[in-house]
Amino acid sequence: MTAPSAARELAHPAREGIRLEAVLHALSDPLRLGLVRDLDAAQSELSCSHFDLPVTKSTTTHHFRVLRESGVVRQVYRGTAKMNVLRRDDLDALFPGLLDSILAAARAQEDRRAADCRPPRARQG
Amino acid sequence: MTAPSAARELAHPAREGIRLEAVLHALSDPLRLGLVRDLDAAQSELSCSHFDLPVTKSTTTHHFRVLRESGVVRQVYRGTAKMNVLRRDDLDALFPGLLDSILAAARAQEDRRAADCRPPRARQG
DNA sequence: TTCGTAGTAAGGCGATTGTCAAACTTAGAA
DNA sequence: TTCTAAGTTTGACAATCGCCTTACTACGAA
Repeated sequence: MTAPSAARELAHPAREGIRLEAVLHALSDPLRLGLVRDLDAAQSELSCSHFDLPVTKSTTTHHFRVLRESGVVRQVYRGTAKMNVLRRDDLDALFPGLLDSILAAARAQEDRRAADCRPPRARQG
Repeated sequence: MTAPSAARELAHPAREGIRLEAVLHALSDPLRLGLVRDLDAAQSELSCSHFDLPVTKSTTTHHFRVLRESGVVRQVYRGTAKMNVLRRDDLDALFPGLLDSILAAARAQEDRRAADCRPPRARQG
């Protein structure tokens, strides 16, 4: 007899409440940066359980909360799942180009890492 | 009788050793982000003592070391002073557009903050 | 109603962070 | 040589972080 799903609202900062320092801090953790990369690539909302992370469920909850409270993602409950989307519109409005250049930087770094571990004959295959 | 100033070399990561996560972490501190903004605006090297910071000398040393060890600034001794420059070339080569978009974001945030505290009649002056 | 899956909350643990005070070093000026 | 300004080092402190375990809640399916 509770209001339908009103009990499971999640607190998000308003667009104007999003702080650059908090965003940079949220993205400075490798695991969280990976989540954001995946969310960006997916172009759709993903549940927390979609990700196969090397940490426990409660640590996963912690990381998603950091992303939500810093304004990087928006989270909503959908049945028993909690769905996550990048707050691209808000971030682009506040900090034009920031998210894209960070994601591009992450890709560039990943590409260099892959190139360094290139197998001996890879160049000629 | 030591080699002239060889004793005061500072360790810096090579360009390839600069990690995105470390850069984002370094810039996620408001005081350090401010230092980087000033260094960018100055377009020249600045000594540590040039900055008027609300912390002690040893805390200042700490913050500049974080910036140096993450690859954001390059530091050299010049007499008794320690000069700082942004490693713009290295950062731009590794992460094109990243530094500029972070600096632009910092400026945008600052501008909004200033606009929010705008005095009553400012619009019409 | 019972059960399983998704996620939360509380608490603890070791490492890191931002800060300081105090004592020290280094280089240039008097 | 002495003094001073700039920066370092050490050690401390409280706060935060990333992580875990254990116990819990919320929802949907059987």
